[in-house]
Amino acid sequence: MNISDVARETGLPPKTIRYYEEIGLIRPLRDTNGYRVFRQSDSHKLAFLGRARALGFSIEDCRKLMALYEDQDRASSDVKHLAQEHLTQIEEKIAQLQSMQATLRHLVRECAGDARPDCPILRDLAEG
Amino acid sequence: MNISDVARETGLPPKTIRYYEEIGLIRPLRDTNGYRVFRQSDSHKLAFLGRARALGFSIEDCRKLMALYEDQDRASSDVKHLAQEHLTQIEEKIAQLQSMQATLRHLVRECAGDARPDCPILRDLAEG
DNA sequence: CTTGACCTTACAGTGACTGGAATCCCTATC
DNA sequence: GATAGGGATTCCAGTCACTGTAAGGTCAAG
Repeated sequence: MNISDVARETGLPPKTIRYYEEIGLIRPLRDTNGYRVFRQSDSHKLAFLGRARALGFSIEDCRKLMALYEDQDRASSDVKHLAQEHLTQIEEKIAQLQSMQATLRHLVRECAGDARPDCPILRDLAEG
Repeated sequence: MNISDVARETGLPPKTIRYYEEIGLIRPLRDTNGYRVFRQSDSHKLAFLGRARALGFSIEDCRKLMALYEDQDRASSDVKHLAQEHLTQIEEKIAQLQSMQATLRHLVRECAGDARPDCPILRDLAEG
């Protein structure tokens, strides 16, 4: 498979696939012309990475998850621990965004949004 | 005021304050020794920026908000429009994170988290 | 006169790509 | 055989909003 084939298969852009090779997440073979040659196992790994990224795992977490995936002797506790930590971070991020959302919603509701200069949003930013 | 004074006043790190000058958000004066000299108005602007950033506005949005703040003839509709767009983006981000959260919660709950290698988290990542 | 706290600039690094330029390869057609 | 196209390659720069570090200048106290 060439890069565009595996890009179609995995839904990842060719640029991203090249980047993943550059940082050592995958190691596709090379044809005599220098083209990357992707085995089914490479495509499989890329799909794995794509799903992990879609769940918000960092690249370094993805690297660890891949290593665990390939380690037949892993303990599921290691995987769970990683996922739990990530989940906690997501929940913190949600809480933070919800706090912004609440403030913004309130301010937007208060603002007349007409041609006059008076604005509670700017007042809030100016005075805290 | 020197940079550390205004840093204390605004809660922004000196590094960030220098950066904000570099990108033209503030224009403090300079003493003969080259030190930045912050007027009360600079400190006020920085506090404004800090609050806008805390609400998640991008630097470019902050620049626009500052310009609107300083424009006596602004229309509050312009401010409201900016805030509304930002709010929408925050809500999209929250929805995206909540979707990740739901999946991760489910997977974490399913995973035994013991010494055995069997793991629904990895299975999900591998098979989709 | 030295110490130590403060200030300055300039440059590199972060995360995870993304865009663009220059060049090479392969296949098909004229 | 020349050429046109679509795809592949590498390398470099840019994104966003800082943050870290190094090398040096300034100031007040002792």
